Amino acid sequence: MHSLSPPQAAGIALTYQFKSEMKKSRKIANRLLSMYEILNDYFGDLNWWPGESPFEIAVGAILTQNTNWINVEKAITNLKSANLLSPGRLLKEKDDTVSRLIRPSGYYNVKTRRLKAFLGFLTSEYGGIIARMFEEELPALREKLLRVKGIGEETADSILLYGGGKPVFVVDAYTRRILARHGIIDDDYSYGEIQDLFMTHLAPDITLYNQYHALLVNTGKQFCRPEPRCKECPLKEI
DNA sequence: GACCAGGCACATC
DNA sequence: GATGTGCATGGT
Repeated sequence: MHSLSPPQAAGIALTYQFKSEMKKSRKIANRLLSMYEILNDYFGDLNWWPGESPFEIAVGAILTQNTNWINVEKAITNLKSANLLSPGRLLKEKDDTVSRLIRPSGYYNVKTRRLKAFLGFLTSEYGGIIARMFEEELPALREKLLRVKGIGEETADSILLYGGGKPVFVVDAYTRRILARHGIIDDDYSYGEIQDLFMTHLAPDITLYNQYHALLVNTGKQFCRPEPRCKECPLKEI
């Protein structure tokens, strides 16, 4: 048996490393898919986002920041009752009035500023017509949304996926917690790293992304709580 | 009454 | 660039 030259040895080492990476990647893909199947069987179709129009979804995405959805619904109902669920009218309304109406969703002063910032952007860039905003290509629009004060990654992605039907995976606190508890990610993974995990291992399918995020939120609410209820959780076996 | 909820920007080190 | 802090209501 003859010995290998250093380049040959390095080549073999790289091949092993590559194969090992591929194996790891397939394992993650399989885990993400089996999680999806289990949760999908358990919860069924969830038909997210609970909003009647792309504009209402965008407003909801801002109002739900760090806030229970029940409270957001109250705020949206108030805006509807005041006939303000329209970009033009909401932008023109006094801050005090908007704050009063969205009060149930918490952080109402901050969120009024954030809503107005988004509305200003929507108006100046797209004449206040949200359908026109969604005509933009995904990466460019995401960048623009992220430049609006008050719109971070999760809010931008929620607007893009649920409002615009764009293929982006939405990562939230529940996603992070569930994946961390199942050892799929470490605690220090960034938003982008977690999003990449889903987007490189799953097909870029809007329906899949929509349903998967909704499933994770439901799982988080019911089982993967700060005080976990693993015994009852459909994911307990994996 | 404490804890939690479908984040984000900003100050400080 | 990591870490801490303010923003606030309503449900459990």
